Amino acid sequence: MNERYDFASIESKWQTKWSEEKTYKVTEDDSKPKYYCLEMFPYPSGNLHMGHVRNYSIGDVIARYKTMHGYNVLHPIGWDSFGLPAENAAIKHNTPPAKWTIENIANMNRQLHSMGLSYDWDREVTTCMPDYYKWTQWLFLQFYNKGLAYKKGASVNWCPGCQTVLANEQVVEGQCERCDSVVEKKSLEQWFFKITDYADRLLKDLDKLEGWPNKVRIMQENWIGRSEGALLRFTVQETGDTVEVFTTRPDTTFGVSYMVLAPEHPLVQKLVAGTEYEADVNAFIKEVQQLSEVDRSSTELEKKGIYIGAHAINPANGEAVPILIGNYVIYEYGTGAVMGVPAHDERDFFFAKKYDLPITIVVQPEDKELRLEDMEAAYTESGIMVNSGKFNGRKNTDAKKAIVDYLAEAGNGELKVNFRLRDWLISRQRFWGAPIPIIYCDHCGAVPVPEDQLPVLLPQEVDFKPTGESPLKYMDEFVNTTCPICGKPARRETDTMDTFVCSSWYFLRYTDALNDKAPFDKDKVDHWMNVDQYIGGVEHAILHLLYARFFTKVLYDMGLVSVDEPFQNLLTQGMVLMNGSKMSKSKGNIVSPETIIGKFGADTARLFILFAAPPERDLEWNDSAVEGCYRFINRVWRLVYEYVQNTEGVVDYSTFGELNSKDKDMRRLTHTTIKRVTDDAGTRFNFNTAISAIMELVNGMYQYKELDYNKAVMAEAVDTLVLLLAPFIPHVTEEMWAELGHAESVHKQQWPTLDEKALVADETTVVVQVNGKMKDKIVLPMNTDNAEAEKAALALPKVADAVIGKDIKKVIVVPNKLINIVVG
RNA sequence: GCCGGAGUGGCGGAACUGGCAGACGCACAGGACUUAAAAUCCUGCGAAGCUAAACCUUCGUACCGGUUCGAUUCCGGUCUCCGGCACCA
Repeated sequence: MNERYDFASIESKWQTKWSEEKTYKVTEDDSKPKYYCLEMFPYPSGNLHMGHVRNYSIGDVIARYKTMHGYNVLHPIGWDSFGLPAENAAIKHNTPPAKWTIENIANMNRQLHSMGLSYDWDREVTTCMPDYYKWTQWLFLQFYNKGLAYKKGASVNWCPGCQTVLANEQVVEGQCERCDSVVEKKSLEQWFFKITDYADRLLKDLDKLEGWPNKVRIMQENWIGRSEGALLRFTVQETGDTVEVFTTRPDTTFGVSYMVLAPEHPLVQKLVAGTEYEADVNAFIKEVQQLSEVDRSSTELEKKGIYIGAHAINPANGEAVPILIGNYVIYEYGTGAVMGVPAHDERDFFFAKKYDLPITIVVQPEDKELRLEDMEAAYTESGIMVNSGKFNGRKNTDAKKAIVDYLAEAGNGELKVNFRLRDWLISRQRFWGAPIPIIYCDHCGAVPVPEDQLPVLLPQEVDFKPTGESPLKYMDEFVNTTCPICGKPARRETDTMDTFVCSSWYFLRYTDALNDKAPFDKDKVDHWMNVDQYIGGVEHAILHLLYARFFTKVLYDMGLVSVDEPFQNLLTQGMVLMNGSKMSKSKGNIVSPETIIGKFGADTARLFILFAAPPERDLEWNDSAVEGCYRFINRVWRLVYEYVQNTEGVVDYSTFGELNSKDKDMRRLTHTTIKRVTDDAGTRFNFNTAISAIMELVNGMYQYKELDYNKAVMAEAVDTLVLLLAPFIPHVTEEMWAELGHAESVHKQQWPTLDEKALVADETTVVVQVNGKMKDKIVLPMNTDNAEAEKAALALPKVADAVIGKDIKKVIVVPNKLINIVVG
């Protein structure tokens, strides 16, 4: 064994060996329980960053730990490789996106290998390759056949920076989540997935996800945004048209004193056309449309409205109320129309005051009486109904359903659950994505590409124009085709799919990555799913995790998979920070993983990133703490080196013979460490405390080796140390394990077994308190009875001093732990 | 506005079921080894007070209060920070 810890040669030696021998290849094996450990796959941007290092280090520890516990572990990796950066690079450097992407993958592949991760590389999945996107397109067709993929004209989010439409989920505070451009509204024909059909199940099944952070479940819950209420129908007095409104307060229907429509509401133009109001209304609409999305949806925006010259008849009491349009009513939410009940809604109250609209009280509090003339705000609490016809005198909360039933009799309303979730807009006007497999024929309309003609290949040779438009549109050889139905000339869809479509099923493909007959084999996918542990950044809490759940449910309904939730347990790792903010190029606070690995080795990098903070928390980069981890590995190396120098062959420690108290202490430390590391790393994922426990073991071993130590006890400690460290620092432990004389890889060993008997001590230190304040400690034999412990405690001089001249009221004894003497 | 989470030394963090607050590490200081440095090893390291020194005492987990023999931990309230949703009808 080399005296010096030469990480560079050790790491490259074992990486080569693991690759050549396919140490981490896995196949279905019914003799062992399966475990599917998955980290969110990377976008091949060019280089690994510290966030990747953290993500994959966490996953690798879990995978290796589970393997050592006898599980058959599926631990795959791949590339989320469609998307805009490749295209931007293509425009900037005039390189084909495929070339740029494949070079990046090659480089990052090398960087991942340099981390010593236990991936089964035979299952590598690359979403931009035809063998993958063929099946993405196939899945699109299944969605299409089920009516879950459809095209419609709609007002959509348009990012002028990326020159494409965006899904609702990709708009953050009115800006593009990618490039921060202010998102515009455009009316375009676009493809959608009908995720709203699954809104209820996506919400309800969050309850099943007990292994998810509560935070993520709540974020999804907020995003889906369920609200219970009623759909009510008002009739326009002047024309007889019906206007639907959604309300969560049907109990206040008798208090409606006006109605407000969104400016985009189709009825508006019909009602004002040719009237004296037309000009003013259109001027108002124009003013509203000039506002940006951000300003329009800001709570700061002054609420404005304008009367449009028509009235709506309240179905509850037959009263005609004025119809206005308002800048605060959103066409996309609910029905794009709201009923105004100023007495019982804050916003309506201020709006009514501003425009001098009537206010009717229909709910009276039980403890006081509301009077219109002294109301300064809406009354939104519960109470007794008044001015509400036959519902007078009832409690409003109880009458909600009754009043809807009453309106329903005349066909004027029904109970309704409304969701905030919108359908998922999946088409993108970009080149670098999976083409949507649809053909447009003048005779047959939109025709799906027959399955045997998949994949619809992306052209290789691309000429990017600086217009920002997808070059697909101008490639006649791509666009021009024949109709699969009638055989006449037809045109291909030139939009591609959102990359989130590709990443919504990759975890299923891993279970059968090389299948060229189907996206995956049913038996294989059923063998491995669910993902037992998923690990990734919290930034995917809504987008990716919601879409992947949606896909899984659709495929479950189609009978393609047998699980209806993909991810059993989720760990959301924190960010890697430098000087308090996320590492980023623009801030110039980047530490490159390659530099750190070059300087200290991958084992040090992994150890630091796992030791510095618990995984969910943000982690502050600290160069000297990295060196501290490097010193620790060296300290372990020297310990093992010295042991190997002084020991002949493999020492048997199946029996120990007579042990003195120092030997027993050493064994107790070895086994408490096994216990702590097993709990901390295995069940709580608190790798930081697991590592600190191992550090304590090393400190203890350094002391023990200076004594006249027992060879078997030391041998057990050394083996245990190397085994416990193996998931964290795989290269150096593999090297030391071999030097200790073991033939097989340390990563194929069983996790060390806890010897409960070794944990038992003869004596224990008991804390002695007086009135809850620690006064002294006393060493007592294990399981000393309470009376004797109490006697011994009172005999302590410090305790006697504190107690003297006072009444002992009672003594609390927690066996083997604590004695508290209560004095008055 | 609604909903979640967090606040502990100079720093990262620990204390898992209410029982020694500050494990482990970083930084810092002193010492040993060395011609010297690096590496390594040893010691100290929350604050204040007392002391020649040691001992010792008091305070201390954002703040105020409560429950308890005993509270970083449980309960009520306040403040600050972070995150999600939001003219959502």
